[in-house]
Amino acid sequence: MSNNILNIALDVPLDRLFDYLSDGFDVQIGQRVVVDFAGRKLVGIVVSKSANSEVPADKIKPILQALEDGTLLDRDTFKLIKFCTDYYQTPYGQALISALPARLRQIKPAVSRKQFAYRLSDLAKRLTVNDLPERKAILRRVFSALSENTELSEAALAELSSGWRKAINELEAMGWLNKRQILATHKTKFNSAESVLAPHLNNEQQLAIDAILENRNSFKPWLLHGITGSGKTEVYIRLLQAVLNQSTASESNAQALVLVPEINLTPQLEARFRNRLPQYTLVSLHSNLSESERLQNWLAAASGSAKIIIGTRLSVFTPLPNLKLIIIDEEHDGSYKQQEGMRYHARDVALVRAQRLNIPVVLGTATPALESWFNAVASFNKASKYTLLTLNQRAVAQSVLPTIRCIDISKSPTQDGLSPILIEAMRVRLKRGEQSLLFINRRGYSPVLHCNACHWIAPCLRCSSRLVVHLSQKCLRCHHCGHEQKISLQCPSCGNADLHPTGHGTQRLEQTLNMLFPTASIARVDRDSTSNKNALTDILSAVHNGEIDILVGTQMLAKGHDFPNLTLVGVIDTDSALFSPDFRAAERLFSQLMQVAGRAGRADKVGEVMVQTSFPQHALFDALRSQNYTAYANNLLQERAATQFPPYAYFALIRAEAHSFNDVSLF
DNA sequence: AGCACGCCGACT
DNA sequence: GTCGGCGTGCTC
Repeated sequence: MSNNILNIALDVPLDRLFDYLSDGFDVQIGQRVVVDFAGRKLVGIVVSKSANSEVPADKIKPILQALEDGTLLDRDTFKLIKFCTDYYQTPYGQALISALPARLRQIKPAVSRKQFAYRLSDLAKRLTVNDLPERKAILRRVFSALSENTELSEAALAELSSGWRKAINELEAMGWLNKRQILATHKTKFNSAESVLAPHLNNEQQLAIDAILENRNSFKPWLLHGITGSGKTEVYIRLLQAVLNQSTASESNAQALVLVPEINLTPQLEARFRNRLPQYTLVSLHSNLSESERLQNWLAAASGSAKIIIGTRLSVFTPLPNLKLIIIDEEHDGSYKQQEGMRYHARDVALVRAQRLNIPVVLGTATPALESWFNAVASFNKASKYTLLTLNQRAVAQSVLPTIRCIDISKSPTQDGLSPILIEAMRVRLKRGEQSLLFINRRGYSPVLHCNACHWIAPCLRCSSRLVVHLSQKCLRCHHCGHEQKISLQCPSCGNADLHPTGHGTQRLEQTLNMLFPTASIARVDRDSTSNKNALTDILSAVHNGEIDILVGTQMLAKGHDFPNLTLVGVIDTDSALFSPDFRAAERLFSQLMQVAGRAGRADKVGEVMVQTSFPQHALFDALRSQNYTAYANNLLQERAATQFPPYAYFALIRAEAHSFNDVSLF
């Protein structure tokens, strides 16, 4: 026995591996083990084996237990995480363990629930459904489904009837079934009326697909810039189809990873992919799954049996033995950034992963992150790293772009944040039986102190930022330099005593609306009202069924939901984002507004978008009115170049955390 | 991060 | 005499 030293990764904040003796256990690389670590039992991953150790022999303990027998993590995953821990400066063991589903971080064998797939036995193939008793409807339904398909999984059977198991037991008892154990996967519950028919592709879509598929066997990042409704998802579907359907035997097991933002539209995408690509096992990995669902889906992905993996940022680390394509939907979305622990950006990790595997990676969005735009547009970046593909035509019907206008709220007084023009527009929709959506910026909760009379905004006296109102502590604070002062009672510029923090919560707005439109049915969508698992889905289906007249909500509503009867979108408070200390706030606001604008009038009705602002002449709104991302992005990039902000410079945030302020200030 | 070890003050 | 406060240091 030469390699009986195991180099083990543990969930401790120490950036090194720990050596243990295999002690007679037949342990594989990538396997989970249990060890004694300074008096406590921990789960570890065997990263490598060696013949000897630098640690004195008397300090090396034997492992206590080896869990499972199959290899869990592969060398590619080790290397990817190693790269990330170096790049993002975080302990290796912690990063590796936190990439596992929670069930695998615990000291017990991962129980993968046994599931079977059934097919008719030769005996049963001689029978027809008419040989079964007429009264037993479920039995007959299950039987005919089995005879129409070569094999059905438990999940597929469950869709036929809730009494499927009784029927299966009955058929099995007759000796009419053969079964085979399969890896269980879990489906997200979502019913979609989506067609299974492939729509006709327009020229731009076809060009994009052809370009990517021509380079399907090499690392190439593609920036797929497509306006709302231009059919990006259809491009994804065709790419998945082509890549998963490799003709050569060695590649017939190809897998594809689809990254999605951390919002509740995963089910829609999942349903759409399932309808169009039913022949490929699909699993999703997101926070709404239970721990056991997450484990099953992760195992199906890691074993190679799942072909399409839809997941949020953490899933970029899922071991995928045959990965051939990565798609990142809504590439610009902020939720790809992990903000604690290892502070990775899933888009960037995906690019590294694709590069190492020499496979294509597609970044899809209507409003690229400025960094991505910079990387794709040669005029900014001579050696452009990404290839730009543009979809300018709307693939969905002959729908017209909504009209976008700004309402200058510095000229007309508002009623609890609502301008008379917007209120009147909502009244008109109510009369016509159409729906309205009021969109609130989440950041509206950190408002600035603003004078409606003269446009004065409380500035920071120490730096060039704006002060943020903290009503709870009755003070103004600068999030940029830390400066703090009392709330002024009078406008120092014009003497107006009517100063207001601009920014209105969803609840307050809902109350105001109830007062203005007592007969309308109003629904609120924010983190509070959707904390229940199915709350959002329930509200959205109520909107679809026309039970809701006015919908009030935050970001959550910006994406992916198409309401054909929705013809008015009102945006309440944008101005705090225009003067945010965060240099990316304007960019984020623009892409959010572009997205909400896409919610208005998708079907045969022309939509109207009204944006309330005190600064209608701001360049952002010019670009928004013409729905011209390119112009705005180029504009912003010039600004970033002039001020030497990213992507023209690198920023590092240094943060010191401690229990007492003294320790921090010593830094 | 945990957790043991260790060295001083207030209790049955 | 012991219980327990949390400062220091180590973990294969």
